[in-house]
Formats: sequence, C-alpha cells, structure tokens
Amino acid sequence: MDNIEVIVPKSNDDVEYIERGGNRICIHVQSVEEIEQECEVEMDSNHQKKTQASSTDVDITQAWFTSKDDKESRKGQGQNWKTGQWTKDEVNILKENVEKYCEKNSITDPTRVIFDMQKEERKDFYRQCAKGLERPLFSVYRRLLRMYDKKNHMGKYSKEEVDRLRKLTTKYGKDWSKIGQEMGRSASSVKDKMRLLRESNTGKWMPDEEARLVEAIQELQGQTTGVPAVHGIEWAKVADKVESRSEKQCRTKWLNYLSWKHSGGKEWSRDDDLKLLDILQHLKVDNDNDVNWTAIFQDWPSARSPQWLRAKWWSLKRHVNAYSDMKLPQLIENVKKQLQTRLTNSQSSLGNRLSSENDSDTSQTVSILTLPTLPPLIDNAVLLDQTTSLNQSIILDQSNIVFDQNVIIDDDEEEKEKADCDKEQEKHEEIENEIVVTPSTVQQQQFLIANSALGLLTTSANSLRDHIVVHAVPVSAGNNIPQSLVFANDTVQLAPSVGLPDQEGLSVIDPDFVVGFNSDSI
DNA sequence: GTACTTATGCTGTACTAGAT
DNA sequence: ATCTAGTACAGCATAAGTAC
Repeated sequence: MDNIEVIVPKSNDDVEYIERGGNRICIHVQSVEEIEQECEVEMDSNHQKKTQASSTDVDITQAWFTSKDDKESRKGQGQNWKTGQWTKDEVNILKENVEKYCEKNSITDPTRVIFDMQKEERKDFYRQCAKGLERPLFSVYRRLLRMYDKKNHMGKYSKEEVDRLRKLTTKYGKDWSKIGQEMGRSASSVKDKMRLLRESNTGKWMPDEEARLVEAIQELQGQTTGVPAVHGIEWAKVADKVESRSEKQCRTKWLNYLSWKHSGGKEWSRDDDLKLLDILQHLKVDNDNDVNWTAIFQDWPSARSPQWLRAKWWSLKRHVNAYSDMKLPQLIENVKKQLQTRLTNSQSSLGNRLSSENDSDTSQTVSILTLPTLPPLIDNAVLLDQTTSLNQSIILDQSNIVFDQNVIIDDDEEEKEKADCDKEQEKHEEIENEIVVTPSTVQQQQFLIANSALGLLTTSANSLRDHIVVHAVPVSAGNNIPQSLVFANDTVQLAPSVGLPDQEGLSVIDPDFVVGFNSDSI
C-alpha cells in the first residue's frame, strides 16, 4: 500500500496532511459524515494517482488530460465528457464547489486560492471543484481562472485603451501577461483584443471584397463549385488573401451569406421557422447548447450555415419575454405562440378583423377573419390529441366568416376555457347578421386540417402549422354532410375518419371526398 | 528521465449588442 | 429583420515546472 489514511479527531477545525515514511497522514476533526465524505475524496484521489499509468480507467472528472491521443483513447474506451459552453447549472455547481472548499478551509476569498496560493497549499482544490461536473480537470481549471479573474469581464475597450494597447504591444510584443498587467485587464482579454485590431474595412462588403473572399475560400479548399465549406478553413490565411477584412469578418461573411449563396440556397420562409421549432421540439434536449446545429443544417437549402441557423433560433427566442429563465421545451412552446401571434397581428394589419386578443396559456383561440379560397387539396392534417376537447363556433356575416376555436389542453383548465368560450360567443352574438354554429359534440370526428398556404393561423399547441379546424366527416357519410359545416361556397376536402396516419402530416386524403360548403343552406 | 501538473499561446466558436 | 462587430470562452498543442 502506498498511502495510509489515519483520521485523528482533534479539538479544532484545522486540517493537516503529514508525510511520514512514505505514508500520508491526514489529521482533522469532522463529523462522521464529513469524515466519510473526505475518505471518499481521498480514495478517489489515490485511485486516480495509482491508475494514471493506465489513464483510460480514470474517472473523467478526476482526469487532467489535454492531448489529442489521450482524448482519442478515452473516447475509444467509451468515456464521454461535456464540451462546449458551460451551462448555468454547471457554473452553479462549480461555484458551490468553490464555496464548499473555501468554507471547509476557512478561506473568505476564492481568488486567494486560485491566484495567490502555492499548489501545495490548494491541494485537491481543482478535484473538489470538478465534483459533479462531467468535465476534465483541465477544463475546470481554465474555467475557474477566467471566472475568478477580476481583470476579466471589464466590458468594451475605450479608444484610449485601444491606443494604449497598441503602444504596449509595440513595447512588449506578445507578453500578454505584462501588457494585461499594465492595462488592468486579463492577459487573454488583451490578447483577444489585439487579434481583432488588425486594420480592415468595416460595414457593408463591396462586391470586389466578396469576390476575393470566395476566391480565397475556393483556393484554400481546393474547390470551385458545389458544397459550401464550413469547417476546416484557416481564416487567418483567408483574411490575408482578402486583404481588406479581418479573419473574423471573413468567417462571418462566408458562413452567414456567401457559402449559402454559392450553393444555390433558397430564401428562408415562415414555414422554415416552424420547421426549425418542430425539429428542436423533437430533439428532446434540455438545453439549446446541446443542439447539434451542423446536423440540423444538413440538406436544408434555406439554412445558410449551422451558425446562421443557430442565430435564427436566437432571433426567434428573443421575442419571448424572460426567455433566458425558461426550460427549452417551454421556451419552444412560447416561441411558437409568439410566431403565431405575430402572424395573426400581421393578418390583422392587412385589414382583417382581429376577433380575439386572448393569447394566454390556457385559452387558445383562432380567428379566421375572411374565408380564403381554399385550394382543391389540403395536404396536411393533424388529428387532435385524444385528450383534447374542442369547442368551436363559426360566425358568418355578409363579407366575413369568423371561425373560432378553443382548444382545451388540460382538464384543470376546462372551466376557464368554457368561460372563455362563452364569453367569445356572447361577444360574437352582439354582431349583427351573424350566424353562430355551436360546438360539435362528435369529438372523434374533429381534425385539424392544415395547409400553411391558406395563411390561416391558430395558437393551438397541437399543431405546428397554420391550420383550420373543421368537422371531419366519415367517407361513408357520402354527401350527408352535417348542415352545420356548410358555410361557404368554397370547396374543401376533408380527411377521412378512418385509416388515419398516426400523427401529423395526414396525407391520406380521399381524393373523391369533396364537400361543397354552401352558406345558403345554413 | 519520466510522469504528472501548471501555465501560455494560437485558433476557432458562442453569445449578444449595436448598426443598418 | 438582418448584418456586423465586440467580448468571452473553448479546443488544441505544447512549454515550463516539479516530484519521484
């Protein structure tokens, strides 16, 4: 045995480690629980030390590795760890770990441990901090340095600072520590800033600049047409060839516009917004940092790049109040509602009447203000969820048809929904020359018939698409259509009630089943 | 010398504010 | 709404320091 652990209770809270004849003796006083916890930590530490020769056995959170080979071999062993941006939860765990360590060691200022202590003094500090995080120690170490460096996060550089930075760089070269010290900023901050200070144009790109960029990319990628390059481009070299722009500018311009343009990309549409939300919803990830934008980007002609796609998501989610406080699934739902509300408002501004301002979580109301000319085929339909009940009213006057629905998602909300529905009906009954068709009682025969080409809209959580709610009629019903459905001179095709595909995208539509809506017969 | 720890430098990316 | 820019942060490689 290399090390022997001896736990000796003492009358104060001091913690001491003593080396005796190759044995390491830990002396401190703690509760039984704390002692057990400490032993566990030490055992982990010892285990780690013993097994470092065969590093692939080591727990990721206790391994300090940086080399490519080490990572590859660990991946080969099926070990996995988190990469990329740290989540809020991870940062919180890290902070808690630091606080715990400081508390245990009677330290008031964590920066003292990180920046002042000798490594013997802060023994096991990084290992303790890494607990509960699926990150290598190296990653934890770097994160802590940045997090607790008071000279970091100091905001925008003033013009004076930039001038001074330029002078100091001339004086000290790339000694960023020295420059940072004099500037009162962190070394990485001054280094990053200098990198972006290369002389370059700003603002809109000129056609000749764009041409040079395309040429540079094609030259460096060894390609002239086809698939846009996204990865593996050395932007510093590209910038050298473009001459008038920095590497960062080149990268952004290429990834967000030119690569898409040069591969025959299509314009982004509202359908693409909905498709994106649909995809995100089905990914079932808890955090948008975990979204693989590259995978989503594949084979999507309207998407300009993974980065651009991600930016698209950001522009959508920013429309939701307090978006940063929401869990992803909830946020996606809210983005959908926002989008649909924006569409409603947009329709309203075109001169149609907005019949309902109600956009709460519990009452989801649709108003189709003018009955559009329906296309001969409606190619998408969504069967309402079994638990969903639907009330609807159809309001007709001389020129407009207002088609309202209240979809009740949750039984608990039923009373409220009903009240909302009643209120809506009262409101509508005040309007002259309107005919109100009361809710259907045959719920199994209700479908959402969707086709975004209609330009229709609901805020229902049940469909990703613009949709109109109609009564579906069994094919067997033939022409015996309920009179309540006959409300216009348009022709619409309904989904059959039998042989339905299990979910959305109801493509099986009986081509012969066409219902003539005739307002005269109401 | 070797294995491990700590630190630095360069490149690329993420997030988001500001400009258009 | 979209484009551009500013800042922070991560990945990767490797140098320097240290204990054995």
